Amino acid sequence: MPLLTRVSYLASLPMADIRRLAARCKVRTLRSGGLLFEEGQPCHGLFIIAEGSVEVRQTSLRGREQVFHSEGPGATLGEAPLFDGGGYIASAVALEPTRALLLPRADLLDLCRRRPQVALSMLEALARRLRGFAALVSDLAFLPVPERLARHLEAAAGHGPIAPGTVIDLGLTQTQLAARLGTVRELVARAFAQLEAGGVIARKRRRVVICDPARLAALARGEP
Amino acid sequence: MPLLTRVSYLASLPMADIRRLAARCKVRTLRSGGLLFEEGQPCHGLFIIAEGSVEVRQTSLRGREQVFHSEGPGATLGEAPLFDGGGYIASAVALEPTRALLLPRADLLDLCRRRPQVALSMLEALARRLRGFAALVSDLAFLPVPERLARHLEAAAGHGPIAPGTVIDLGLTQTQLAARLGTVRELVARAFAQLEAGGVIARKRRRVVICDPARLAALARGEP
DNA sequence: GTGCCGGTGTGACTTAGGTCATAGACCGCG
DNA sequence: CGCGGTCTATGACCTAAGTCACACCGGCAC
Repeated sequence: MPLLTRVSYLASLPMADIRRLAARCKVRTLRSGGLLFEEGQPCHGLFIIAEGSVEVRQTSLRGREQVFHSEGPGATLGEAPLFDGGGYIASAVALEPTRALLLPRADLLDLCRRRPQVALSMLEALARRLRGFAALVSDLAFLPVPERLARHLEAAAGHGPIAPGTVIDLGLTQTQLAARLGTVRELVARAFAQLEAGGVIARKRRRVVICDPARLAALARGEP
Repeated sequence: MPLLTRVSYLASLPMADIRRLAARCKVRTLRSGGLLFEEGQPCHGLFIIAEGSVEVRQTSLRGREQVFHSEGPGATLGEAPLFDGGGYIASAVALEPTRALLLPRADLLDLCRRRPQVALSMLEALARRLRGFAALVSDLAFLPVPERLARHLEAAAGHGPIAPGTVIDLGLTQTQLAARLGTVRELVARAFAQLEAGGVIARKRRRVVICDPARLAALARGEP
């Protein structure tokens, strides 16, 4: 089962180890909208996404949702409770039909002890996750909604510089997008309309064309 | 130098190792307001606070500040860039005269390789940090300012249940508090006034008396 | 086709958040 | 004790964010 080699922390392991680990995994299959785990539940291992994609999010008492991050094949979920022993920080729901592996906690901790390189790779993964959260905090604290959308579009278009005319398909409804940006559907619709009116983008349904990458970048930085 | 034994990841090490590490540390001394490191700078090691306290924060282009966390003696700063090799996520400034040690990156990574227990403890520390960030995100996304203040007061009063009449001294100006709550000074003042008017707290300057812990807890949960 | 239904676009309105300005309280210091 | 600076309190105002209501546009099923 070569799926585990796609996981960044395990890539360095010899094949024999990978196979042994794979044999220890349990499989979970979810339909779209299914719950992989829920905020507060105890954590029994590391989830690894095999197919599909998953959104990690919290819901407020008032019913608003905030997405913390979302992950696709090869990515892992729920590392934090694995190491600090607490419950899950948020809930994970499938965005499409999804298959995930659960690598038991004891096996993973044991692996970290026996293979320091794995522990270091996990430290790197947690560090990146932390960066993601920090970026989310500063978006929420500093940027008005239209600029958050601009950042999201930039990120979705890939990292390097963006060619004018680049087309991106977010594959998300405006409601889902709103939960990522920390706002509500209507404001996303208005922010899109505003970007379009300014000639920064054009769009048809969920396909967005970047017309003016420079202005988009300026907005994403929070300038004018 | 027994300071290093106060650091949770190192507590498990034999004294000889601790001493060797201590010998490798550099010392930095800061006056109040001094800068320990700045967002984006490359990271050369792990900072350990010996005395004083430090606030880790970002500043927006519009000049607003958001505090990510703050740390006192025995705590460490800047773990993320240590492991993912990027620059610092935010800037760290001293809130009072502060002395910090810098344990060089190479020594720490080496230690993680040789002592898996250290790596696991660091994973735990990063996991906790992640929880802190997640809590900050949900505060910013879900709670109005007065409720964020209520949460902060609860946290400052310690974790267990709070006795009516408990006095807490935040030791922060309203401006500093505002930067933690992700808002501005005036709103903090108004939120205080509101809590006081509702009989939840009483106060005199920076000393706050919790009069009605139950209502405070309800507010902190975002209820009425 | 007809009719539903999830997703989208917009206008009108309310409210929380933020800005600006000003006055008063407190603190340390000469 | 009085003075200057920092911190706090509060009113008047402005703007972004959020709510509500409703119209419309595509797909898809029957």
